[in-house]
Amino acid sequence: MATVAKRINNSSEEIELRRGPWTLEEDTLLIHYIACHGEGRWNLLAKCAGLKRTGKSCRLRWLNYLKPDIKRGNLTPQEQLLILELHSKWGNRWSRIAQHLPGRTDNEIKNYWRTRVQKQARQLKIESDSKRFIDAVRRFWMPRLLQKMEQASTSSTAADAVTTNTTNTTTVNSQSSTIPALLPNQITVSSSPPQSSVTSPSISTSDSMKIPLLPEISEHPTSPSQAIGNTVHNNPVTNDCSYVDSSIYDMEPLAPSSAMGTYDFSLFSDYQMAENDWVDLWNMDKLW
DNA sequence: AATGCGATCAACCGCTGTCCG
DNA sequence: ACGGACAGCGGTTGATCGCAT
Repeated sequence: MATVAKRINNSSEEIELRRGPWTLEEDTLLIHYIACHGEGRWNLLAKCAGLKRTGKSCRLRWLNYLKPDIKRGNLTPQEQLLILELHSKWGNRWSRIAQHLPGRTDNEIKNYWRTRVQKQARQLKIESDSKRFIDAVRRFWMPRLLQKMEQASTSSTAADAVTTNTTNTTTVNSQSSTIPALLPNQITVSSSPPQSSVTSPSISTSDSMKIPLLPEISEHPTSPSQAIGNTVHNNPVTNDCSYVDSSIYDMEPLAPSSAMGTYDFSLFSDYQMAENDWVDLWNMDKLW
């Protein structure tokens, strides 16, 4: 491993700073120091802990990797859904979004967005911050995530986390997800408040996440264009004629980007891709 | 088995905001 | 009011890994 040394001239003394990947020894030093003295004053901390790193580097290492409550592993469908929803509302406000995903860091969310979501947008030849993409996400990706969530919850041994009642609503208890206020309104996803004490004025932790009960799988849009089109549509892949009622995916009009009521769906008419391309590109299994 | 390539993610960089003297 | 130090944020880079050829 090549650790690059960087000399900085700190007034009277010249300090050699380490860069690159952290060693186990450095991690141990940092963890031990923070356990004894707490976070904050990162430059001072770096010096006092005997770390030849910048305060910035120490802070980043701690917040993104060493902090005890960091959650490792793949993002759950709930978390992905929340990211999609919050990003559509706030844009690239990664730290703000991260505040609503306990245990996840802004860096992780940012990486997820850039590697998965933006890749998807590139493949669809849509700008990832465009109305078109946001709408495609809402109308196609989100329902599929919800479907995944449902599948996961029904196959899970922790079946008590999900209860489906007779009024066609499903309650999903999620520790990790908070409350996307933009979500549609039939499935209720209740959640515990985020561990962070920071609360958003626009997302109440006591609210419920309203999501429409998904149509039967055969009624799912099989492509973004189909979902977006919101019309009776012949699918050359399944060779069936499916209708997707946009009303079941209606969002509460909070973000400007969610103002689909005024959205011109004819914008999608310039999509030049074949339906089976759409299906392939939006294969959720590939996104997992 | 070797190589190329894309995906992923940890870490760095630069900018901005805030605090304090 | 001003300037410096510091923290935090978002964008970018580069190392590594895994898969395809």
